[in-house]
Amino acid sequence: MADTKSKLVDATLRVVATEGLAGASARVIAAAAGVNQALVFYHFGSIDQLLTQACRQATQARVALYRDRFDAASSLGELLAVGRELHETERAEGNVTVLAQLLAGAQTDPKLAGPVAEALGLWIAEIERVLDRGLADLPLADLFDRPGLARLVASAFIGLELYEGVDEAGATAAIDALTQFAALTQVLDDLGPVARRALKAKLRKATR
Amino acid sequence: MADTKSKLVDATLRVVATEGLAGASARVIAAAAGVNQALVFYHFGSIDQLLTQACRQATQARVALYRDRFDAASSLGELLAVGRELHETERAEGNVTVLAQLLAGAQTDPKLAGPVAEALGLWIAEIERVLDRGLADLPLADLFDRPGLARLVASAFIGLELYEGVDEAGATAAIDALTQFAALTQVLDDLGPVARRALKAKLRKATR
DNA sequence: GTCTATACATGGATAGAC
DNA sequence: GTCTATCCATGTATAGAC
Repeated sequence: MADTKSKLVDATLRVVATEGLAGASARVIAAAAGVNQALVFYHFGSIDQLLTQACRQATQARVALYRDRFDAASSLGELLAVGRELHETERAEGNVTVLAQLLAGAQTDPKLAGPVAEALGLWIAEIERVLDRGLADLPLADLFDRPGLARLVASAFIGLELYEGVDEAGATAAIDALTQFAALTQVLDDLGPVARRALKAKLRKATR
Repeated sequence: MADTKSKLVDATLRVVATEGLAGASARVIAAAAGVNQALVFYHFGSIDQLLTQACRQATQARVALYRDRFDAASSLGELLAVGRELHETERAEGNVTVLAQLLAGAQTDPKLAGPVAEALGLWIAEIERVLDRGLADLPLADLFDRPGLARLVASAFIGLELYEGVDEAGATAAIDALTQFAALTQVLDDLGPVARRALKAKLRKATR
């Protein structure tokens, strides 16, 4: 598995994470991989394709690595706990950083847009599964559109990752605030059946 | 006000919004401004300084433009409504897009990090003011750390803006889910004093 | 598959005439 | 303040030897 192609993919992830998309040139990546610059084009055709391939592979690997923990989470609170853990690991490993960089690049590069949306979709699918299990018996269940909420969580996650890059203390405060939502849903979950029904009725009324 | 410096600043915002940070070279910007390329360096010293200057100016202008509407909002629900409006306007005008691009670039460029954090801080300050007014009398008041929540909202906003660039339908669903939070806070706000006290006690218990 | 060498475009930045 | 001209680094990509 330490052949040239995978060396290039690994190097790409390292370079994008540390130097950003702007610093991810064929020469820099090849140097980081310890291989010849021309091999980028021989094996991948273009930088774009190397970037998207690396992004796809890395995301698949990370999602698979976290699948167990996602499966173990069965409430919004536990989902947020997994998110916190994922956030710290990814900060060190730098894989969500790669996704964020490519997402920014994809805004103006149609060649990146599709693959990046796909990679994001892998994360979103995991989040959606957790929400489907965890929210089903909450009074909020039919208030929230699960697909939308999953996309919101994923977007916020990316935004937080980027914000942390320019204000670490601020991002920590933001994540703490996010975690406080968990307490709220836990409380709503612990309501007795009467209070629960009353809240549910009020919610129904408020949303139309 | 249509002198060379402001022509360059305006062109910079246009170019970053449409071509991304990667496409924002001195030559491209100067061409968009209709001025000579060498004037970028004469007036601003470097591209970085032009970028940060343009970002600062644009953000100040946009925040000032929205100050009235932020002031009019006095609940999380109304804040979200302003956010929706801001989101649609900014998509067309492209000023939050500029902030997102620079934020991504700032991850690996220390020269951008400070100014971008500052610009984001302007938005965060506005959000914080709304939260201070709107959350004060909610049962959630002392559950949420306002500075943290403001930063969370700002980060999520940036993340959504980026996500919309690769999946417009998905982003719309995410924003709808976000708006549903407004209904929840409204309901909590409408609770009677008894239910309110009970919920508050439960929350207090759950967070320690 | 891998290397060297190279073509060719674009980038930041400066010198010096006007 | 503005222009032309230019230096030099870096970028993508390819041709052709090994």
